[in-house]
Amino acid sequence: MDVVREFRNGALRLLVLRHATDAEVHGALLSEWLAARGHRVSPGTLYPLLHRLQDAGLLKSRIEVVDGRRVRRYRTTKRGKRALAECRAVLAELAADVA
Amino acid sequence: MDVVREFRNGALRLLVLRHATDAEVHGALLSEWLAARGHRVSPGTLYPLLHRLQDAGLLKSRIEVVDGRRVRRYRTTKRGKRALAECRAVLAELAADVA
DNA sequence: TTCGCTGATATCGCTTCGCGATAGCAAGGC
DNA sequence: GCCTTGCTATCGCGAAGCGATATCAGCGAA
Repeated sequence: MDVVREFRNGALRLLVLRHATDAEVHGALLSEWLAARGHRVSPGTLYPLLHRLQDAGLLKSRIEVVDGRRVRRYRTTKRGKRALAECRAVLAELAADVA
Repeated sequence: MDVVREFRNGALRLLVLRHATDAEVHGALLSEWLAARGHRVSPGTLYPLLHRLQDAGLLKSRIEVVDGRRVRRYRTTKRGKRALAECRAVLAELAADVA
């Protein structure tokens, strides 16, 4: 029961959607980006999350070949942006409530 | 995969710790308080959560009798307050990152 | 006093999620 | 061919979510 970790985990969805709105991200870079913000996340958490977000229609992806290596690039969909907006609202309320 | 719900869920811990810092809360009232803030949570989620938070030493509880009914009142421990402070810091970073 | 009623708490059962470890996979260098 | 390297995917087990259901203690009414 690591409360901070679990809170971070919920926030992960938000950060992924946020980041994939501006750029076409791929898993490994995303992992570094998150780690730089203090969110260390294992591949066993990140990839299933990406798949679930895609299944839910919040992300879309395509395979791209970069330097011969195949990477799966994700981008936030319109639906994903709506979810993000909703999360931002919840975040604002939350900040007010725990202040 | 309801992203908003899952984000709320992580936030739940924070709100519980926050609320139990100011007052000695009990499950049912807490449930109403959360619902009023848009966090509808079933007893099957809330009670196990309270137990886990107590097991982790973030909450302490005692049975009290009110109008003949026994209620379990929770209060945030010192350790719980530290966890809360840490979560607040994460929350602030998060707000900055998704802005 | 026995029978529900009510509000509070607890638990069950199934599903989903987290996540470390491990495997797969394609291109380049040897 | 066969390592190595860098991404991506999966496995397996433990933990958590949560609707439904059970338990529990006083209360009032018949």
